[in-house]
Amino acid sequence: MPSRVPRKLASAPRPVASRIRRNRRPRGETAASRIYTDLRAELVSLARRPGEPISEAQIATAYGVSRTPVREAILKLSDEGLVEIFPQSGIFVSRIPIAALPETIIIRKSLEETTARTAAERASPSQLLDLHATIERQREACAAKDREAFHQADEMFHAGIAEVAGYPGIWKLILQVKVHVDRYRRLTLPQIGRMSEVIAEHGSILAAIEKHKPDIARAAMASHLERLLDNISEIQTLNPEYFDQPTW
Amino acid sequence: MPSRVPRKLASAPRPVASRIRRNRRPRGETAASRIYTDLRAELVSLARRPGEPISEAQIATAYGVSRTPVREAILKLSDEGLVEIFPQSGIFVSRIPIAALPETIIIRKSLEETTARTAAERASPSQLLDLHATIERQREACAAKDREAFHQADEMFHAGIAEVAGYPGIWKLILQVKVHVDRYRRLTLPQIGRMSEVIAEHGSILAAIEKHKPDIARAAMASHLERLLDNISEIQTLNPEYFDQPTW
DNA sequence: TTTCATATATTAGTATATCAGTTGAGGAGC
DNA sequence: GCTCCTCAACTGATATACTAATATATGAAA
Repeated sequence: MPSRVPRKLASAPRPVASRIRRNRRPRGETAASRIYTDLRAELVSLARRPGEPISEAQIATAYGVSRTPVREAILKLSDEGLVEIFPQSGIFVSRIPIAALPETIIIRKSLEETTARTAAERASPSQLLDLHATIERQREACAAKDREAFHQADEMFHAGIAEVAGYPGIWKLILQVKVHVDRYRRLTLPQIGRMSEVIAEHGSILAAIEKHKPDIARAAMASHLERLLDNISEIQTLNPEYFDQPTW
Repeated sequence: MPSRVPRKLASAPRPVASRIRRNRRPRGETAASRIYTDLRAELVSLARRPGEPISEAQIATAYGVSRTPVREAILKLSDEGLVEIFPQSGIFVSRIPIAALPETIIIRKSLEETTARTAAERASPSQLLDLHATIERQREACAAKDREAFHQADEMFHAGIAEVAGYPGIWKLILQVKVHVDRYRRLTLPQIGRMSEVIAEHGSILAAIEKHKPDIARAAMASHLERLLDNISEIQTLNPEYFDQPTW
């Protein structure tokens, strides 16, 4: 009983050096984290559609767990804006906030202008080869008309540039920010024709990085991402129930 | 009993139009949100010091609630990186990750270069007056040597520029990203001398915005925020237990 | 005194229970 | 048919209880 007080007093006023860097492991694979990962994938892939209700109890029984870890997962998804919680009413897959999409694309553009510019300053030959390989993989996916592989290679290219720049955290941030845009783009069946354009634009970016021309790389990345903005607001009445439209 | 099935089947395959925009209110002031807000303030203000343990049970009794809402708040803080959870061991105020600070400053710089540039394109006379007022408030705080008011006005200036640019979401994102830098800066007692420099730099930014010179505004903002980078890594051995240092 | 083993207390994660607010189907009245 | 009302069922938020894992205190052995 009295052991509690000394423990707290010993560490509260000033963490002792011995407390630094214990070999504690951060929380590993919990039921909550597993459910979170699964649910997030279902939401981003639109397997669960915008506006659709989500039942905590149903998921809990499906996973054979209680509602507690399910709730933890859903609360996290709520913070990300992927679901909306209405007290005593229900949890619903959030509709895509089209009005907010342009700003998130601009955020991404701002951040990737920086990674492209810095990558052009720092890229090593081996890193350049990796980026070339990624583009090549994208070409193959385009030839095979494999949308999924194309998209994966696309992400890898952008992540790779951030890596080369030495800013992997920037890519992680982008992943968080662009989630609604990803949902939107999955709705508008990506046109095959755009694929070769994307590859060409990636090629321009990489060429500038290879020549260590930061400003050109930045500009190439900027115009590449500006294409995203153009594609927004084309399909409006297509699936109106999926979008969070202003009250017209 | 049979009412459950029809309700689910009716909405699951396709959200019906009638379900759009009910007058449901999002979750309001819950016990969890109150505790989250309080705890976050304590963490950012360093009232709870890096490395210090946090007891769920203790907070629960302090607020007169159960562990559940406390846990919800702490999980959210864990996602933000303000606390670290070690299973079956304890929850601890996260140490300041100095190695990650430069990248977060660069993120902020990238984003605010955009807000400054766009603000210079769009600023209306009334908005310009607001920004001038904010700088004036900062001058008064400087004269009064009121650090807290100075810092508040500083935040308001940057938030105002994002607002003028039409990108309030960018400022919200910056608020999330810069939290560890804020903790760091609170540790290094902000030098009074720097205040007048900050005011001068803000003046340069605003002047460029006023003249609708996007590139100059962007550059002024960039150099303003680059000063943040200089101030890092000065105090290392000052309070080593507060920092998450590489294992030297 | 130091080292090692044991015991006890505390913890995060999860399970279960309770409560109050909301919804929507169905019925009464028109 | 239409409107309003009632009420049962479901929900999110919270409370309480349990479990396995970890750390610290204790004490024995060196």
